[in-house]
Amino acid sequence: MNSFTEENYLKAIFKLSQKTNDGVSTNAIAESLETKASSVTDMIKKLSEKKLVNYKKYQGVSLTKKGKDIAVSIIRNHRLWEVFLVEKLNFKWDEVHDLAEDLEHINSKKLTNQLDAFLEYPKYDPHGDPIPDKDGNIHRHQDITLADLKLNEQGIVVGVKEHSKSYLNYLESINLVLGTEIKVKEVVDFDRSMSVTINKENTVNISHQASKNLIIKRS
Amino acid sequence: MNSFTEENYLKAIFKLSQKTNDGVSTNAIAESLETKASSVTDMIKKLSEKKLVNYKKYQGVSLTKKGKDIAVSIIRNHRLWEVFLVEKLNFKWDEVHDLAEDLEHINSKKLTNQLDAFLEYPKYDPHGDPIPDKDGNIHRHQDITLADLKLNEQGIVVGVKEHSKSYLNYLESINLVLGTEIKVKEVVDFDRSMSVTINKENTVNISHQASKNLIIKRS
DNA sequence: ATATATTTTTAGATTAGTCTAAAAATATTT
DNA sequence: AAATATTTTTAGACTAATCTAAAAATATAT
Ligand SMILES: [Mn+2]
Ligand SMILES: [Mn+2]
Ligand SMILES: [Mn+2]
Ligand SMILES: [Mn+2]
Repeated sequence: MNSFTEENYLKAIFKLSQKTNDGVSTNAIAESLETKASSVTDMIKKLSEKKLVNYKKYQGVSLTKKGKDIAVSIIRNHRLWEVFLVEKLNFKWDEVHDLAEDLEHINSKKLTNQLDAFLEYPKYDPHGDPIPDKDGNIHRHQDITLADLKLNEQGIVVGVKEHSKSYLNYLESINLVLGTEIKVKEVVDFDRSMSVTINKENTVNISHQASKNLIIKRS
Repeated sequence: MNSFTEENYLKAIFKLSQKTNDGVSTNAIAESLETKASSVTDMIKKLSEKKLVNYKKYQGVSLTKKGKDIAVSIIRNHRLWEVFLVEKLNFKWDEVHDLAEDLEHINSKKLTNQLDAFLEYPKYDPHGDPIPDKDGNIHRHQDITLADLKLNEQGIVVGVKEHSKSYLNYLESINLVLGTEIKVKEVVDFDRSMSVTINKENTVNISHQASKNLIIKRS
């Protein structure tokens, strides 16, 4: 039906349109897919032909209902496969993204739904990202990060906003995995770094770069 | 590294070379991949460039060590995924082949080996085909079919030589699944059809077309 | 409001895989 | 051994996705 490439464009447009209110720009898509603006224009025309995106020259692009449904189902696949790899095949959370990038394109409603059932309908993937349900509904959590917490406030780590191997590895090395309880003990005004207590046990120093990418649920 | 297309050619050449002693013909590959002979020639040249096949114009083609290793690893993937789909996701044996055709191209040694472990190192796929081990060794069973059995001989169904949905569905409808014990009660000379007893319970009539595709282990 | 910078689109080329039609090589008949 | 049939290869064209370079549109600065 749609090529891998088309699906990747739809997914990229979906993710970018979460961040802005108006149309997604050609350049933004190009950057996100590591391709050139001219290639993006070509593909947008094709997706527009297929009624998967709304497009007016120079005006940016948005997904149609049809396009959005496809994007969400691919994201559902991606996150379910990540859960599978971590929960069933003993992969670490920093190893699964690239494989899921391939697996997400295996197109079978039955496969996706059986996998979902086999995994017992997980709500979140290994990085805390919400898994769209069968009907495409996504329950996204609040966008509070550790950097938003004030002195002595505390919360639970529920996700990450940055998915690079190096960040995930670093977090694991200081025991900052999903579910960890965290409390702010000190905030340095100068560089916005923090001292935080992890699980009421050890205390570590965290840069602003690191804290602003940790999604927290106040507790 | 190699495209899906290249991998499919390697797999096709591997399977065809099991059946003959000398080189695989261009036409045979074309038929097996449902493409044209001219396309095959083009691809063979490319695979030859990459040292994955041995090729002399007009002489047919054979796999190099490198090409064979790739082919076998794809077959390993294919069969492991089929086991996964049947054993873990409750698919029927006639529903898994097409999905496995896609999944087999997900290229990750770690994924394959972890999947193998998760499935507890299965020796055969849902159609009785042997699963190559980590090192590419394949233990193929004897090539005796039900059609080879004489009157009053008996055996266990261990595989099928034909993988079409219609054939697999038919077998299931008469309870002829893997592991079934089968005994020849009558052979009709005229059309080589047979009467056979299944699991010492019911007796059914089977055409030669059906019996020659059932792989049997004498018992 | 003009000039300058940035973004987006177009024009034209490239690569992988495919196809049809024709030519070349090999195999089969007579 | 020559004629005929079959198989394989080549030549040339097509599509999807990409790129570079240049043109057109839009945004920003003076
Ligand atoms: Mn991911
Ligand atoms: Mn994820
Ligand atoms: Mn199969
Ligand atoms: Mn099989």
